[in-house]
Amino acid sequence: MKAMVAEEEGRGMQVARAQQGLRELILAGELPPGKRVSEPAMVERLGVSRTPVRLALERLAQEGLVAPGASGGFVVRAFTAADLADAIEVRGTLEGLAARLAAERRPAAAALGPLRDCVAALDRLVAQPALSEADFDEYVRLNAFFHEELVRLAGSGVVARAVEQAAAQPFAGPSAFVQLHATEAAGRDTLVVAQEQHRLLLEAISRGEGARAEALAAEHARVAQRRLRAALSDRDKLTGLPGGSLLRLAAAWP
Amino acid sequence: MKAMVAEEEGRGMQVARAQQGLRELILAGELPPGKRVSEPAMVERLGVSRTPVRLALERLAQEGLVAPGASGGFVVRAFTAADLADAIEVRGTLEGLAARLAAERRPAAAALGPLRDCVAALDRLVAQPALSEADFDEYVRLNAFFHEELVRLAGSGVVARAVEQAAAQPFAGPSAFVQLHATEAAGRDTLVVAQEQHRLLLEAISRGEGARAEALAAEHARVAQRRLRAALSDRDKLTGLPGGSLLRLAAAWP
DNA sequence: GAAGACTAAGTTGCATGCAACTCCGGTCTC
DNA sequence: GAGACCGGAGTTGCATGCAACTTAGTCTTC
Repeated sequence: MKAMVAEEEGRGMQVARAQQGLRELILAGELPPGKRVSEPAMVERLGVSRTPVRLALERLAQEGLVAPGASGGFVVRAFTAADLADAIEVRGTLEGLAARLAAERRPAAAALGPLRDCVAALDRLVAQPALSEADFDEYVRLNAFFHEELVRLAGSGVVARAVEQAAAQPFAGPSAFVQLHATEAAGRDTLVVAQEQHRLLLEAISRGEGARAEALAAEHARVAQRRLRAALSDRDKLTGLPGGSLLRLAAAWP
Repeated sequence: MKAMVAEEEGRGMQVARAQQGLRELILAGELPPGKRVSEPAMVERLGVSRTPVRLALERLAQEGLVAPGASGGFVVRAFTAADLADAIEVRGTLEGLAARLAAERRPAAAALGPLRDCVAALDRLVAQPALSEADFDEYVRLNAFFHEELVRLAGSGVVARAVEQAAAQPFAGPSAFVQLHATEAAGRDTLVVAQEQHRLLLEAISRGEGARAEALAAEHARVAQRRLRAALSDRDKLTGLPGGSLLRLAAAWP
């Protein structure tokens, strides 16, 4: 056994460390969009050798944060407002498929237990007259669980993978931009609306109403679209956000 | 040891060669499902070193042909009938989204030119009373172009990427299993039905009928579902097909 | 005869060496 | 003064070395 260094050793540990480190560097804006990601520089910054760095870049390319450069290597990607909207729409469409499949499989009442509990917890959370920042964090956690459970109920590994990949796109996740509204009064109302959709979605699935579940899930993702538009209209808030510097709202690629 | 083959040299050439070679080996059934893909063995078979082999495996994992093994490395994946059906459904759903977006953008008549030409060519092809095997190949080509053009008309790189990934899943492409029916009398009828959907899809898009286009595209993919079911009921034909040995129709993962 | 442990070969993940290529700066020419 | 050419530093893509780990096989022991 290795010495009891605080670092967990494992199989793909170096790659995972490189991937996480690169993600943080990119989202923190230290690597500006359009810039080539120099592998030697990352070796020095991340403390791993070039092989894991390269593998991590390959995976981040699939994730959408970087793209293969014209003459080798990888460059940090920039995102337009349309890119974000489309990515959310893709996720909503696939979650709609998952919701429909879940409904059509007519899950037993017991199988819906976790989802019911999650919705109940969200109900209690949202019912509060005012929400603290910690409440928003808890909402993000429960919301993520709701979406995971929804996909799980579809009972398809293939669909799960597709939804996962769609939700892994930058800013396309189910809880993107939620935090931005934590300080606004309208923030709670957004959550109330989303939670109503959670409830209806659970109802539709439990009743086997596939088309309704599909439409609800797609519409539910459009709440994220609204959050996105709200966020884009307030550039000051974006700049402080992780990954805010990746947004190219007006111009094309520099 | 440089091979003195007069191959085209390029940037990611070794990786591409490894990826293509591995794909062929797997689809030919030389690497049975569940078996670990030994990197040294592939080095010897493909004539490239371990680095490109590993990268190719990583990409094939994203493509779905292999999956990371429990204790390192990659294993050849097996596919159940449900996997194939779900993958086709995912593609159909995303093509539905693309069709809706294409319709909602109300493309100018000129922008629809390539799609119109493609549909016209398909019309002429399918109108023949009997189709040769070459005709089926031509159908596959034109059909692929139709689907590419459909996605292009959506005008979204994000959606295009999503559809591309869905269609890259094994057996989930728009022309999967078409060849199987080339020798059957019912083969032509399947094409007639699909071609009718192509025509209606073009009509819906040109009229800006988004919901109709979406439903048509999703239903269109279900023709592939029917082809899949027909193919599964005739195991003799499957065994000769590329990748036929990857199908695990009854049992779970061995 | 069967089960378990030990050994040895093979494999993976990571690090590094190396040649070709790219890009940037300087210099030369017109 | 502007543009084209050239040189070098830096980078990428590929190959290979190395240690830890897995696994298969064999031998021992009960």
